[in-house]
Amino acid sequence: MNSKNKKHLDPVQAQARREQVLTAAADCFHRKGYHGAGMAEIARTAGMSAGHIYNYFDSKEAIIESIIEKDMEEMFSIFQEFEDQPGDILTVLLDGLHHGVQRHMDTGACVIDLDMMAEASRNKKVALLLREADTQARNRMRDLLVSESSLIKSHSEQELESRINVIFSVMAGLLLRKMLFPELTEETVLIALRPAMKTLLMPFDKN
Amino acid sequence: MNSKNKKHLDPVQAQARREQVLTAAADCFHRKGYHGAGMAEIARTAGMSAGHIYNYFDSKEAIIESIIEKDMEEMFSIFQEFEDQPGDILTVLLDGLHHGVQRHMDTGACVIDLDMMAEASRNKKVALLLREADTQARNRMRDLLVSESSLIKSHSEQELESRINVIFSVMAGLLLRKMLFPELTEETVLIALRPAMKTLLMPFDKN
Amino acid sequence: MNSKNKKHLDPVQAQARREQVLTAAADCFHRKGYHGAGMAEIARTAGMSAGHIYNYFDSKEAIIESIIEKDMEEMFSIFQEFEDQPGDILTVLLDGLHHGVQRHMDTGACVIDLDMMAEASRNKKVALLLREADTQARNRMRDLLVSESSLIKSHSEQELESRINVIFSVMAGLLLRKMLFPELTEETVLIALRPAMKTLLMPFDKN
Amino acid sequence: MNSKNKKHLDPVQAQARREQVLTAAADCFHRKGYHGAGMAEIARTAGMSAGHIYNYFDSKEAIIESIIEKDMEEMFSIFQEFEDQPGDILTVLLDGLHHGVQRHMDTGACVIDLDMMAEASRNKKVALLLREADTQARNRMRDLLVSESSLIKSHSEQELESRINVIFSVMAGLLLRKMLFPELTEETVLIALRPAMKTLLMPFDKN
DNA sequence: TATGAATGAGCGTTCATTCAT
DNA sequence: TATGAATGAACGCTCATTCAT
Repeated sequence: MNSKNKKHLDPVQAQARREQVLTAAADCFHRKGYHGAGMAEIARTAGMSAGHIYNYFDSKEAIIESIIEKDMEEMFSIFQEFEDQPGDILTVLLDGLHHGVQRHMDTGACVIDLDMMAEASRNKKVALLLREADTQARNRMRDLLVSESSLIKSHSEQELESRINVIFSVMAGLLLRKMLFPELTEETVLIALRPAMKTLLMPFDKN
Repeated sequence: MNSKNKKHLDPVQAQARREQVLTAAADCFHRKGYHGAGMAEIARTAGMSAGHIYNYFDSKEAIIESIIEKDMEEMFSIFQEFEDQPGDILTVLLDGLHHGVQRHMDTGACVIDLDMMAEASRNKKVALLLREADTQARNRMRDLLVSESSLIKSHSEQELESRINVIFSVMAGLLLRKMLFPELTEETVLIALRPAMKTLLMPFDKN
Repeated sequence: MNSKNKKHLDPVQAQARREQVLTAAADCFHRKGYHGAGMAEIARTAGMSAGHIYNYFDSKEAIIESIIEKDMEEMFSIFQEFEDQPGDILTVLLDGLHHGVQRHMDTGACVIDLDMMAEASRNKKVALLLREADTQARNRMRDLLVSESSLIKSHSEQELESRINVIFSVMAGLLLRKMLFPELTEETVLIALRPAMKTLLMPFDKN
Repeated sequence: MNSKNKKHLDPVQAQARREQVLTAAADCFHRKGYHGAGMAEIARTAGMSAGHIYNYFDSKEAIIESIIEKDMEEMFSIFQEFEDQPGDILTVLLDGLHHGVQRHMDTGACVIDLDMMAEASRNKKVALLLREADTQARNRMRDLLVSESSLIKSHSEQELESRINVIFSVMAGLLLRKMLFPELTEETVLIALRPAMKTLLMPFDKN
């Protein structure tokens, strides 16, 4: 039986405990990395015994999977916001750009970070989850880009794919830079990012 | 005493041994990642005993530090290429873009890969090395951008900083995407990357 | 304080609860062995919480001790059957042999199985219980062998002791063989066992 | 790679270490049972660190397998002795009976004991090994019983099978009795065992 | 009486590191 | 210089047992 579905007498408290663990784990993973953080430390951080964690998660792996899933949900809500905005996509996305930058440059909150990517290169399940999450995110983005109010909805599939990948690349890359240079500010980045993003959301020049 | 400075009877052979280890370790880290590769395997690959490695390196960590250090030295040659090209910088950089993309999307060749970045986020020495290398690379880039033949040489320092950071972000981000989606091709990426890069290398529109 | 003697408000219900646990535990031990069966599973089988079991038993070990204790009481009824039979002992025992074989080769029914014997070899209390039970069984057997209708009643104590031990050995040994070779049938065994048993119940030849 | 075949610089010393571990493990298993004995205790008993054991054995399971294999070899040599004896089988086996009894009643040496049988009921590999060992032993015994100098070589396969199983049962059963009653002596047992065994090695009476 | 949440010691195993030779 | 035998701390995980309610 999956621990996640294990019946607890008080589901509210159980959910709270789960969150405790996830928060603690995210914190530890961030500080020490997935391999560097031990269950003992996660337990200590979560304020419970190591053994008890296994009443809520089947394994350490299940914890990271949960973290990724949670992040996925969060990401969807961001796209939802974009979709709910009135006005043309270009404007909406450029206006919302600073949110995305904020998110990708908040090393604390963005837990699907380097370590998980690194883990993905070794752990098929984690890789699958990340790929799924990314694929869904790209689909959302594609929907936005081909929506009625988009300026580029008529272009080829391959070009669309390319735009999305480049957009995602630059955002993911920001995480790396922020990690290496914490002094880098959102404002600084936006100066050049906004024009570049505009280019990525508009028809390309012929020349 | 630091092993690196440990006195060896034959300094030439000692250096050769060190190289052996670094080459073997880089190979192993590539195939298995930093945590996945054991000292035993590195030793086997290097053709010496595990214990003997400790005559040349203080620890496994010292090895990865050395690898990164060595890699940094190589990196500058890339910018040299650009500098040697005739013509205006915009053209040169756009023409050379596919080389950069190639380099960042060749999972195999990019030794400073995920695991090392991840390691950097918690190893002071590695972080310092990467920051230094990155800073030097940014300086080279800055020199290119403000050179005689550049279209944007007259702009503000902060804007310049931003452009460079975004350029570096998107390139680094490509590595992450390629890792998660090996099926992503250089050609696909270039479709949107080229226009975006052009924007980043030209004066921005006023609006 | 010993849980067994712990005061319960309703001694009748307490006894019922104890039986519940013993039945459940015996079932679990059967299916999974002493080490293989966890308190959680026993509790689930008994229809109560794991913690509650400790209101009736001090430990898991105390449970197996109780099971064995209970089993011992049952065992005597077997010999009673023999004693109630008319006719000479040799005939009675040989006629009843297949019952004994059945019992020892029915892996399911024999609750005092391997795990418990194994447990006995390191648990003083269990060892004592098994020794007591075995001694009583041997005494019953001795009574049968020296009874009026026995053919060997006049022989030396040591010889009697030896006969009984060999008889008990072969019966116990059957359990081991059946465990390792479930395909072994009662009929096959009886072919050679009957003549051997006859020898053990009759005066020995001089040569 | 199987640890057993791992190359060690000094094979003599390596073999000695292996023996150390096997001896220590047999001792611990005997005192605490397979599950009760931890690697730490085995290591302490063997006079080496827990980790080092894994240079000689792949796992705890591999240790018990080795013990069983070693016991198998020992057993074969016993049969070999019987085969090498001149004279008719009945005499040889009866003369050698006390050796077998000794072996089965030496609780220390006979490590394929209760715990392994118990383990076999859960661990397929152990079960397979024990079954194999037993099958080979039975085949040896069968060869002896149908050999030229045997008194029963002409009897049916099923009867032969039965004889062997009963012989093996009584021997295995002795182990259980000795475990429960260490005061039981070989001499006492032999009084009744010898006639019974004689019966099992001769043609049965018609009645 | 009864629960199940919570504990913590212990499990088998790995591996960077040390050391006798 | 070079070996690989040996160490030991740490790992993820289990489970009998305790305890607040």
